[in-house]
Amino acid sequence: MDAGGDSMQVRGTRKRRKMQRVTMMDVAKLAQVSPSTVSLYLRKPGAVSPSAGQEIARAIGTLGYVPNLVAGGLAAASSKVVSIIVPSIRNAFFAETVSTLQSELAAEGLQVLLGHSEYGEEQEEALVRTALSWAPAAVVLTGLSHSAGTRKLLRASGVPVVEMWELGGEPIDMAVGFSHPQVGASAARHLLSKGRRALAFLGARMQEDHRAARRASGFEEAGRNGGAQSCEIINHPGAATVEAGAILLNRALERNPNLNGLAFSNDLLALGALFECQRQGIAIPDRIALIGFGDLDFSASCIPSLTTIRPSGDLIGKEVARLILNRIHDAAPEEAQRIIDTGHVLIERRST
Amino acid sequence: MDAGGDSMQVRGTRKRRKMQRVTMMDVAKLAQVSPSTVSLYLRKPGAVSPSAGQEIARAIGTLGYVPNLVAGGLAAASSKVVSIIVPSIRNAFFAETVSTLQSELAAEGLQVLLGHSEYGEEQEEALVRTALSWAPAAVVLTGLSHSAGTRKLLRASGVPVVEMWELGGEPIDMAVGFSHPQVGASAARHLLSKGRRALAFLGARMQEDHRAARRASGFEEAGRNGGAQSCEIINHPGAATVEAGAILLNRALERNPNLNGLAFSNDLLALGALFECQRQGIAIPDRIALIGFGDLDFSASCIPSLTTIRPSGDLIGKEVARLILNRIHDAAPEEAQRIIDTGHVLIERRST
DNA sequence: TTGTACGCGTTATCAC
DNA sequence: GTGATAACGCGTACAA
Repeated sequence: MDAGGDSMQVRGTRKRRKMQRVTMMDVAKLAQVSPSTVSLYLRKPGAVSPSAGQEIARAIGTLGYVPNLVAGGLAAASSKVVSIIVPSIRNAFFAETVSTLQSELAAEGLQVLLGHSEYGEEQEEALVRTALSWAPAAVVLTGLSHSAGTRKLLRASGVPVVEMWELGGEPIDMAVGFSHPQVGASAARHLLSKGRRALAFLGARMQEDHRAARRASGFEEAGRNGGAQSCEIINHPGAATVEAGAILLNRALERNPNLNGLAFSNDLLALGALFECQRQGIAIPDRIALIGFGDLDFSASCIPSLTTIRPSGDLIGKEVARLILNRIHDAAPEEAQRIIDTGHVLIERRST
Repeated sequence: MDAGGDSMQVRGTRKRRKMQRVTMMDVAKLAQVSPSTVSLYLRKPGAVSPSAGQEIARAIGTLGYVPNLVAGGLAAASSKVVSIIVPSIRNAFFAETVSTLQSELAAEGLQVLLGHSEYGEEQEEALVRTALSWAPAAVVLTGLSHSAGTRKLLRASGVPVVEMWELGGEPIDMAVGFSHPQVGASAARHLLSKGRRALAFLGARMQEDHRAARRASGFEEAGRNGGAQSCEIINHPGAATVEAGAILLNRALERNPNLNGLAFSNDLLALGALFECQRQGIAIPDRIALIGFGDLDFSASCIPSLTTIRPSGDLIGKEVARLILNRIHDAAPEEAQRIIDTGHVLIERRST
């Protein structure tokens, strides 16, 4: 027993050598069957005779056999990886989605290959290129804005593609998300319904974050159409942080001291504004009303609690997984559900 | 020529077929060289004649060739993936580390395979098992506590392993992180130095999060040794959220209304306590001093700003990447740097 | 139900 | 510097 226990003396071998030594062949030998039977058993345990199955299972156990997915992927021309590309995993939205997605996929034996585009289309294209070199079972992208090259690469590959976190355009293949202009409009209408007329949308990194920019547009349009006296958009070029929230608040009030209704592209910004108001003694919501986006962890607990819009990154992850799995087990042959709207929910709290 | 170009009529094929059609062979043909030369060029461009290199580069361009890493991994017996296993990507600490790590590795052509252990050792073992089936270039684990099976699997594989976010034990292979008991002790000493004597450590999920538990132990020991009148540990079994922070604060004050120095296992908890104090009119730091852990985004901006300890998830990511890359390019033959202490920094702010 | 034979696209070792 | 050639470990017709 315990074959393969190298006796610590053999340490000499210069090159690091992989000891993926136990192959399917070894299992087959020990179980007294052919490799293909083992392979079959691994993929469809039911399709093999119970007795053989027993033997194989035992052999796998005693040998500690771990299938080589690389070899499997090569032979099957499609590996058990799903490549997920998000702007940044530091962003709580995407962290949530990726987390859920990872769990759902892992349950089906799929691994997650992660990449960060940092909101850059060229970066994304490069990531897609290397992603495809893994012959992935699927590719998940964030948003609908991609370089022509990305789209072409993906289309040509024939790999299932899901674009998430945005709806409102023609997806490459499948899409799960919601309309950002509608989110912006919801925010505007809510502020208007509270009697606010001097509005502004404060966002971060909107020159790159197209989805935030679209929320801003939706906000502006709904604001103007809904009777707002003023309704401007202010962008902070840096990342969406609490600190940026304070900066944005000050900039906005400088430009228009009468502002009384503020929407933010992200709860972090709203929290920063909240703190800054507290610091300056600006009453919320009496003097100014705030509405965020994301329903992050702290939004329900801060003081005053933050009215916000929940996009449900969780649900998005679940639905993306569902689409992928459907496609893989090609349960849906030709025209399956390709676009899923996960909607958004406005959660009213004390800050408005 | 162009053998194998199915003429689009063949669409009937039921199974989704991968169109990874352009192979190295195609490139070789077009460039009038042998596949080996192409392979060589791809790996060491310098080792091939300039003229041939030109041709190959051109061919790759016109054909849009994308190397098949699966095949490469099989042939080389080691794929260009690094498997990273963290408790949860939702945790900002790990999100930061993974993000940095991803960037650093991507720059060297390494992909990141992500897994969540959810603080479970069996889960982790399962993840390690599948990770190994990819013949990864390296495996990155969180913490030093793993099942015996995990350790055995990893040791037997011969794959480089880095354990991160914790020091203070014998790593499987390499380790990058810091001592958690020391962090706890720093927090205790800081509170003591501010004249606080009735201390408590409030943590979440410490039955599973061993690192948090170790911070608690370090805190308790330093507290008692440093002359604290009382020094207890309170655990919230759920996740570390802002909401849990409020719950913990209340529970702590119930048990001992005289508490005047509180340390938290996570800034989110501290923020929750901050809000709860504000709600109840408890003065910070006059009545009670708070110190967190993590230096999260909001910690500098909240009111009062939060004294905290920064572990630098960023730096951890960078160092992990460095160790891995060193090992891969086996720049360091036998006894290289195996353990790196990234330390921790106490950042004093207004909450103490 | 089980086994045989071939191929997946690349790397690595040699000769040349 | 370059090019045959043999693995790499497994899927998958196809035959038995």
